[in-house]
Amino acid sequence: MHTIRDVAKLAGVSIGTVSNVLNNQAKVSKQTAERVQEAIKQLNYTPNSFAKGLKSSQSRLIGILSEDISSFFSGYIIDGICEYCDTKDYSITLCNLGINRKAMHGTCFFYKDLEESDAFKKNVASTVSILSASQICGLIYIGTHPRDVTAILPDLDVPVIYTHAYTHTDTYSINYDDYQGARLAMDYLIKNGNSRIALLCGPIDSVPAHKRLLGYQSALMEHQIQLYPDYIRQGDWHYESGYAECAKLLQMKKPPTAIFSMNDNMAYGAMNAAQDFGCSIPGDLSICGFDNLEHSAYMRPALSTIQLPLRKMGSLAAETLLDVLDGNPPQETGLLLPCLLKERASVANRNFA
Amino acid sequence: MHTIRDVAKLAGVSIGTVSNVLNNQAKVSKQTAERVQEAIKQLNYTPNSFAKGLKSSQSRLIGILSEDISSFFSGYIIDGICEYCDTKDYSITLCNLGINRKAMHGTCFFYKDLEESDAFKKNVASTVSILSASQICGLIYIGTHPRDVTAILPDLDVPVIYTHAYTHTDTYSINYDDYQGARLAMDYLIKNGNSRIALLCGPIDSVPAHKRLLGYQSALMEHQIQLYPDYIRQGDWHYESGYAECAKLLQMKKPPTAIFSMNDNMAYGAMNAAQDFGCSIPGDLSICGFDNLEHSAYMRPALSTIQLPLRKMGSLAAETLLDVLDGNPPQETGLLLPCLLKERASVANRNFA
DNA sequence: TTGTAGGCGTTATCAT
DNA sequence: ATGATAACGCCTACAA
Repeated sequence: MHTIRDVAKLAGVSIGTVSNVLNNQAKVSKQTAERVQEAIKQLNYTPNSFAKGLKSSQSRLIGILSEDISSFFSGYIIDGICEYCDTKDYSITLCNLGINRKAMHGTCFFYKDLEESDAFKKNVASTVSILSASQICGLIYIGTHPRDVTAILPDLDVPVIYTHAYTHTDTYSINYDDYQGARLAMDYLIKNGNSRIALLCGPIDSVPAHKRLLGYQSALMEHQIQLYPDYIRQGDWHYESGYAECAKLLQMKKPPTAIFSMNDNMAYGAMNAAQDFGCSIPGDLSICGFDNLEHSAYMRPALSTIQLPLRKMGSLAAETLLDVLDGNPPQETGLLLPCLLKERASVANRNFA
Repeated sequence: MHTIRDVAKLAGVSIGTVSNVLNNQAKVSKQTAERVQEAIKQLNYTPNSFAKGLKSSQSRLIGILSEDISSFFSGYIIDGICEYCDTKDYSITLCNLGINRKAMHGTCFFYKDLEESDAFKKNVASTVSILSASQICGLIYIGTHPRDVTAILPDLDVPVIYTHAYTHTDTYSINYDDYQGARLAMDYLIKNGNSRIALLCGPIDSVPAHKRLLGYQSALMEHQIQLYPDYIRQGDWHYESGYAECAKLLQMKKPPTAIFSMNDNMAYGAMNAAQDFGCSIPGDLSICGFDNLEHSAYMRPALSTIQLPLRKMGSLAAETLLDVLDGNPPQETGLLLPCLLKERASVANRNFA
């Protein structure tokens, strides 16, 4: 590896001059600059980022702490972060908590036990200390599933942006708008002539489930549709619960004509239950999901669902962080991005039936 | 941020002693060590990695260059890398080429056009220079899809390990064993009483498709089953081609009793085609896929398929890299990890039919 | 316009 | 066992 000194010697100038062409190219003559550039190229010289960072105490490095990088959501969010950081010449360092690997092999969306375990706390602490030892100038925390992660992180002396995760303190967080997404799904179902709409709910004590439930209720209310409590079925985000709850729904005296499932996994379960009960989709029953997993387009019928702005969440998290770093902290701390409706084939128009 | 000097002052010792406590704890008395530890804790001191790196010219930082972090495969591989690096106190810095984002929005598995474009080359070059400017001591390249990526990377002065990607030069690469995986699927299908086995093939000029085809052929040969060329259908890895080719298969005079699909996506297409043609799975037709995408367990019927050792590939890539760095380069350069058979419901036993 | 010197926080080599 | 000091490669004044 060559140093700035080697370049200076080869170009026949002093190191100060080399440094000047490298940075503020103003006060150096064109000819010397060219000679220096030539030498740089010849030696294939790249500045040593340690020395640079040590001197400037500016790393242009942002840390990502992902609860689980193998989750569907993380990849897109990180892609968005990278996309933005590329344009601003920042790099990324990644740490992965591997929650799903460590918790019950990915079968659990609730991490309370895990979070309270000593092993987990130690893991977070050591991960954070790795991150801060590498002189990151900011951190983006990516949750596996939007939930309250207040106090999961120790105090850091760099700004933190949460995405796909909430805190109840006054920190920056970027999420999609659960309420708006739920409204999108419900309005769509109602517009297509459904009034008996069941809800496949996530655990009611989870923040996103709660917000989506609000969307469900307000949509009904606004369209003056009565709410049947029995139509609200509580699942646990998993396929199996979607199957089981849909089965119960279909056996009711007055089964619903449509189901809004709070995630695609449960919607898959519901679709299979419908099939097993001889109920055709969307003829007898319309279903709308939430998440737009990759597979949803290939379901039979293709699943109408709500698409999440994951990549945008990532790039906005990065943008927010860099704005904070630049001393232009945005006003809004809890940003909610709109979801998109993906209309496919699992919802029929019953208006003329 | 505190420095080693602050700690020394607080503990009433010299910086050399603090450094000794931090590193080779041997030649320092227990009492002073304790005092120093105390001071470290009190100041919440963490060593500055720039200064450390500058001095030692050892970053303990490995770079990951992922072709597309939002792909299903990348997440698991990176998880594996992190898992191993955690145990060895190495950190990770991540760069993402975002191939799918930049290419045709994720709809294309063939990147030749993209790879040959100037924009892409510039992108790779700048990404690599970012990575090497951050003083990584090694690089792991993660492909989106196993293929030959020789010469995609410029010359680097650190070792590179390829995973989920091949080169035809003498570099380290970690992949799963396409041949063995295909044999696993075929032996399973044959063991269950099938002799008329069709193949949903990927593009024949792709390395994994070629190897899996070899597995198909050798399995037939070993069991003295005649190969019908018409049973070998070429798709393009996508759902739609699986659907189309399966439809053709079902319309043949002598349709197959089983299909081995070279990936799950095409298998999904085949399953839906079978359904549309009134052909029941696995009663009339058995299907075995390849990849074990998350959704495959939820298909109706649940798809039997080949599971990829992605996480293991990641951890082994990291292990290999660190071994090379430690001066213990493994003999084997092209490592192939075995796949696993996931037996589910899409394959029936026809032996007693 | 160009060169020189001091210091960023560590570690390692000497003395003590 | 502990302390002083000289690098590591770069940047930034300031001097020439």
